[in-house]
Amino acid sequence: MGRKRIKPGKVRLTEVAALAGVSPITVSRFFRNPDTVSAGRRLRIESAAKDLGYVPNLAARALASQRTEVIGVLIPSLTNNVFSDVLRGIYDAFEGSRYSIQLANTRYSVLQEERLLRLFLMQKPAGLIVTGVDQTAEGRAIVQAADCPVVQIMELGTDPIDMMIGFSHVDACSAAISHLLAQGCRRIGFLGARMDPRVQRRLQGYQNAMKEASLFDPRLIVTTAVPTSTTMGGSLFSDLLLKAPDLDAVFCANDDLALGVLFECQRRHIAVPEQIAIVGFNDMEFMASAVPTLTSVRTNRYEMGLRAATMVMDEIEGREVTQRVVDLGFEVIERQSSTLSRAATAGPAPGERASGTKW
Amino acid sequence: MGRKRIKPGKVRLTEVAALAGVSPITVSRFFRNPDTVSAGRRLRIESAAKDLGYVPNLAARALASQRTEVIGVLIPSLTNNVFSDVLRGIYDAFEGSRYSIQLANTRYSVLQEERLLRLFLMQKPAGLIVTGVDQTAEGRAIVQAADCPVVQIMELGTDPIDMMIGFSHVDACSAAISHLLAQGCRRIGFLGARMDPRVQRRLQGYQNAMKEASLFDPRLIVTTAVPTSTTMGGSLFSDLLLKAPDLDAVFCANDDLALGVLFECQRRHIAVPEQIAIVGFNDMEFMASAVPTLTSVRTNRYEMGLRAATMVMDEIEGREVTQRVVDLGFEVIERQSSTLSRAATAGPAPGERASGTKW
DNA sequence: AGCAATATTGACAGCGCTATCACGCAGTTG
DNA sequence: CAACTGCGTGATAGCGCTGTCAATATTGCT
Repeated sequence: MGRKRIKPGKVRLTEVAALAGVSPITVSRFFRNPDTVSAGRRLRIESAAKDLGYVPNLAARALASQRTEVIGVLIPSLTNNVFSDVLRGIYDAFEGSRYSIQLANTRYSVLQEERLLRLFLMQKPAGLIVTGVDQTAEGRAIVQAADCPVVQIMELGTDPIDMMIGFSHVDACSAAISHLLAQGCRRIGFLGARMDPRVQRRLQGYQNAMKEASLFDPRLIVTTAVPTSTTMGGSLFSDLLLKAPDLDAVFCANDDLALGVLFECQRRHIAVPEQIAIVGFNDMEFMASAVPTLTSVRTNRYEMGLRAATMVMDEIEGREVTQRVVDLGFEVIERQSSTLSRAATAGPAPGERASGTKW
Repeated sequence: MGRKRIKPGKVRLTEVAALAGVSPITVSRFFRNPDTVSAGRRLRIESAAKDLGYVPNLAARALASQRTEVIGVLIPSLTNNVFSDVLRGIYDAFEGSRYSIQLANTRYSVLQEERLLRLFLMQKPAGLIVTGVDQTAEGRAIVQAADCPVVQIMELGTDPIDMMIGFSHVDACSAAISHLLAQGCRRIGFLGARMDPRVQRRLQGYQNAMKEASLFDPRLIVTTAVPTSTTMGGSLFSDLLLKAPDLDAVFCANDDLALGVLFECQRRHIAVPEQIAIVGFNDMEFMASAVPTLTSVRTNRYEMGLRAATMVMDEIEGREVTQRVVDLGFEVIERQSSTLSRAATAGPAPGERASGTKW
């Protein structure tokens, strides 16, 4: 036979219904859609629920209704501040809504991502937000099987699973390099850490821009698979100086590296931007406050999270999402670290600043 | 009568059982405890499940078993890097375990915290990790009603709900001030932003230390309710200079502020540490890389998350947790920004450095 | 071989909630 | 006055899984 009897202290919908003198289904309706219950019963149910300290059982609700109000969110890293901004947007958007967020961390691994997607599936999520466009075929299949709205964030791509919001890392980086070229820089280094797909694309943008200007030189590129950090910025920069002593600018694939480069320049008494210009990526808050202030590429991370979440909600709730692929763009914020006053007057003069070692 | 018939494509335990030629309960066991099923059936079930693409239904499992494998985690902020380190520890600890994390953000509001705890209750979490010790009475009651292991993190207190892991913010700050006093600093400022309970306690530690040294002066304290940022560090420091022009050191309630102070000093050509010593709090990665390197109070945030998570798991799984209140301590990491060479030889000399405005 | 101890397996009855359909009752409508 | 509409309500039958306990197969031991 079955299991042991119901625990006496347990408060279920039924208990509330009994106390309020209505049927359980009415109480159920009250909790999901108070308007559909008449005012009199509404009050009785409300007070009964409060008296008994009733708490709805989400598992039972999910099982009976065959759906949940869980949004799965997959990001590659918790440490990377970039994602905390995106997350803040996501959490803000769902704030006060009935949805709750299930966050998981892929650690930049597509296999891990696959595993986590499989886990999400068991929850029958109402929506999914995933990072990037580089899911495995298997991963895409799993997402598709979830049969719910999906938004890919952080990047743009030609083949969205469902919806997509991001910007072009290639173009953003090219724009930063163009800015440096316009300032008269010629020996522009590239520093990258972690080298996840997005950083790879920034590197691609760098290469495109440098090749187009006929200034490409592989010795100008220093990268590492190690995660980014300020200290790493300093080390990579030191390596770069060894490989390319005639450097006149550094593009850093993110702002932590840029800060590390700035510190290393201070340490070596290299004048910024006079001897070396610095440009970062993401425009973290501290960039505007450094001495000199640091140029960076602003990316709309908070807005990305916010809008991704809104797109998911709209889709779930049947509101038509017309713009299913959103390019949020970027902006090169020019600050002291890359602004060479002479550039404004003389304009870029090829070779002008590439005059060998300057320290 | 009931509802419409079962959708044909749906794969349940029953379908897998039928294909494998065993009873549903055996399949259930296979998924939860493969060892309890004989090898032969194990293989048959495994291949049947794979063939059908079976995905367990967590809601049904939770309902039937009356428990979940969800750990609720409540933190005040996603933006504050301090918490991302803690979170990393938590996520790492649960990595590969059967538990999943439900993260929510209280935004430094105890009412919000209460609301979120109530939401967590509906999920019947297997464990709870909450930040700080300042829950409302109502909040504590809700947590208690959850009837699961609870760990309070980030702080220590005399009245733990269940388990607790953290360190004394009062002592940590006092230690930092003592260090500055030992360096001969006398006019030590305090900069704080956000002023959440933990920052308040650091302020308390500052006051204790300064009063004990008979050096307390309210003009040395500048705080704001606004969230912390590097830029804010610069502004607060500027305010402080106006109120106390004879300043010889600044303790910053966190490292972002300290970085802002450093930049502001560079901007004003104030020598660090000769004219003004700087000490931060948390020992973020960039502190060691700044020029000069910045002194800070190291707090073991990653370990805190890791161990909090481990404590919850141990408790859930019936392993006895003997140390239910863990003091993780702290360490003042002395770096260039607060190391006055003369202090080592001459020792602290009262009034020596408090010789009025120096810039 | 005989029997107890152990390892596997299965039948049954829910877990607490909601989808579905049915129904009563006011207010309309022709 | 019958037929119709629509709201508010309720009865019923599961949603897909697992706890419980009984039944059966296997093993070890005398």
